[in-house]
Amino acid sequence: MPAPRRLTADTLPAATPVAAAAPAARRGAAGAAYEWLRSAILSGALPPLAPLSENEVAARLGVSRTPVREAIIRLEGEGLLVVRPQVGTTVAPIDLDAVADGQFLREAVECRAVALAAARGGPADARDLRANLREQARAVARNDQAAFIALDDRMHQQLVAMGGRPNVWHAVEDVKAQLDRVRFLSLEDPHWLASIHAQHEAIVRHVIAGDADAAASAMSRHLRAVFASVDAIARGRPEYFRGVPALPERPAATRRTLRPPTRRTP
Amino acid sequence: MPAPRRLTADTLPAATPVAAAAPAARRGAAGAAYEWLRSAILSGALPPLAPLSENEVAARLGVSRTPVREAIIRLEGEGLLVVRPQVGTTVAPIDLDAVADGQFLREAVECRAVALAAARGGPADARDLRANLREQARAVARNDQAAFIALDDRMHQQLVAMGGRPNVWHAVEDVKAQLDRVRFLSLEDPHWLASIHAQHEAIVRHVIAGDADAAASAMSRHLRAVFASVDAIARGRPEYFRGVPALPERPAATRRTLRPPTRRTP
DNA sequence: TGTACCACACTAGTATACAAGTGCAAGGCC
DNA sequence: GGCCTTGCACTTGTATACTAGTGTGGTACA
Repeated sequence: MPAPRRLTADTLPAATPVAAAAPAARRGAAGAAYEWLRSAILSGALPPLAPLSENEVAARLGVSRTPVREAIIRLEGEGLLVVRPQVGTTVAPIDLDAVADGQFLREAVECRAVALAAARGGPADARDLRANLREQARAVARNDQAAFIALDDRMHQQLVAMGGRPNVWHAVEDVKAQLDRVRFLSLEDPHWLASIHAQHEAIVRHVIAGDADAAASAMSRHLRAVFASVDAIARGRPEYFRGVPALPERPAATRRTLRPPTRRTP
Repeated sequence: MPAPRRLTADTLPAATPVAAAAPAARRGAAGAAYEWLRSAILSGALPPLAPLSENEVAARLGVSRTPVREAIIRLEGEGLLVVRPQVGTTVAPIDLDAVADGQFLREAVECRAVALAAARGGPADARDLRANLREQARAVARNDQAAFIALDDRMHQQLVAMGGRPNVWHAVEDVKAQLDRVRFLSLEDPHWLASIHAQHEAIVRHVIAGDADAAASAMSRHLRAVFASVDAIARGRPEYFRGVPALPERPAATRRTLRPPTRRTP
C-alpha cells in the first residue's frame, strides 16, 4: 500500500464540501475545528491511517493548538482518531469488528423501532416516507450518491422517531460513523442504489400497512445487506481496515472497538 | 430546593471510594482528572446541578486547568456535565427523557443479546452466571448495595457478551451512566434488591434452558421494572431531575438528550 | 426605600511557552 | 559495508498568561 503521505498545511483539504450530516453546531474555534475535521474524515478527504498534527491543523485553520486539541479529543472519543502520546495522531482505521458491533446495535434498535412505527405511524408519517422514497428514486436515476445517502439517513431517522424515542437516533448516529466512512469510500453503482431503494420501499410498505413483524424483518434484511457490502469493500481496500480476514493481523484481545459519540450542544 | 452551594477546593470530594466501574484507565493528569470527576459524579459526591469550576478542580487535583479541561470536555460528551461558555460548568441534571432513551436502547439490545445467549451459551457461561447469582444472594442478605450493583453490571455484561458481540456492552454502558446516578441516589431497600435478584434468576434460568423467547421476555420485564423505579425516585427528588411531571419545566424542543460515551484507550 | 446603574470578581475560551518523550536519520565506529 | 550511537526534529502533554463575556452585588441616585 502507498504509505500515507504526511499532510502539510497545503495538502490538507481546503473546505468541507461533501460533509455528511454533521452532528451539530459547536461554539467557537473549537467547534469549527471539530466540524472541519469530522467532515474531512467522514468524507474520506482524510483517509484512514492518515497522520495529522495538531500544529498543522492549527496552522491550516488559523487558530492555536488549544481549540484543535479540543476537537481532536472529541473525535478520539468518537473513535475517528487515534492519539498516541508523544508520537502522533492518525485517522483511525475502519475496524470491521466495530462495524459489526454497530450492525448488531442498529439491527436491535431499528428493528424494534420500526415494529413500533408500524403500530404507531400516522398518515402524515406515511406521506413523508412516500415523498422520501420518490426522492430516493430520483437520486437513483441521477446516480447521485450523496443525495441518496442523505435521504437514506433521513428515512432511517424518521423510522426511529416514529418508534417513539426520536433521540435514540443519536446513538445510532454514533455507531454509524464508521459505516459512513465506508460508504464514502465506495463508489456505489446505480444497481446497488436501486437495490437499497427497493429494500426501503419494502420496509415502508410494511410500516404503512401496520405489519410490525414484516417491517422488522424487512429492516433486518436491509441492514444485513448493507453490512455484507461493507465486508466486500473491506476486502477490496484492506489497507484502510483493521480486522480484515485477508490480513490476519491480530487485534488486541481487550481492545475497545464499539464506537460512539459525543453529545451535541443542548 | 436548597441552592447547591458553590464547591470550594475544601468541599470537593476527597477521594474516589465508591467509584462505579470506571470506563478505563487514561493517561496522565488528564486521565486522572477524568476518572476522579466521573466517579464523583456517578457516586453522587457531585450531585446533579452542582456547580464546578475548572480552577477549583485544578487546584484540588494539583494540576493546571488544561488537563482538567480535557476531562470536562470528555464528560460533557458523555452528558454528565453541562458547560455554559463564560458562565460555568455544572453537573448535568438527570434527564428522564434521556433515561427513557437509554431504557429503549437497553431493551432492544439486551433482549436480543439474551435471546442469542440462550441459543449459544455453554456450560462455562452457565457456571459463571450461577456463581454470580449466588454472590448476588449474599449481597442481598448483607444489604450491600454497592456490591450488588457491581454484580448486576457484570451479569448484564456477560449476557451481552454471550450474545456474540461483547463490545456492544460499551454502548450500553454509555447510556447507563445516567441510570447509575439514580441508583447511587437511592438507598435501595433489601426487598427491592431481592426483587431484582429474583428477576435475574428468571433470566438466567431461561438462558440456561435455551429458551430464547422466555429469556428475552424476562429481560424485558426486568429492565422495565428498574425503569419504573427510576420514575418513582425522580418524583421523590425532583430537584435533581429534568422532565419530571411534577415540575412542568419546558425542555428545549431540539435538545440532545441521549447520551453516550467515550472511547477507552485501545 | 426602591431602583437603576456600574464596577468587580469570576467564568470559560484562546494563545503561547515550555517539558517530556519518541522515532528517524545521519555519522562515526567496527 | 554493516551496525550501533547520538543528536535532532517533531510529536503530544502540561502550565501559564491573556481575552472576552456574564452575573452579581454594592452604590449612588431619585
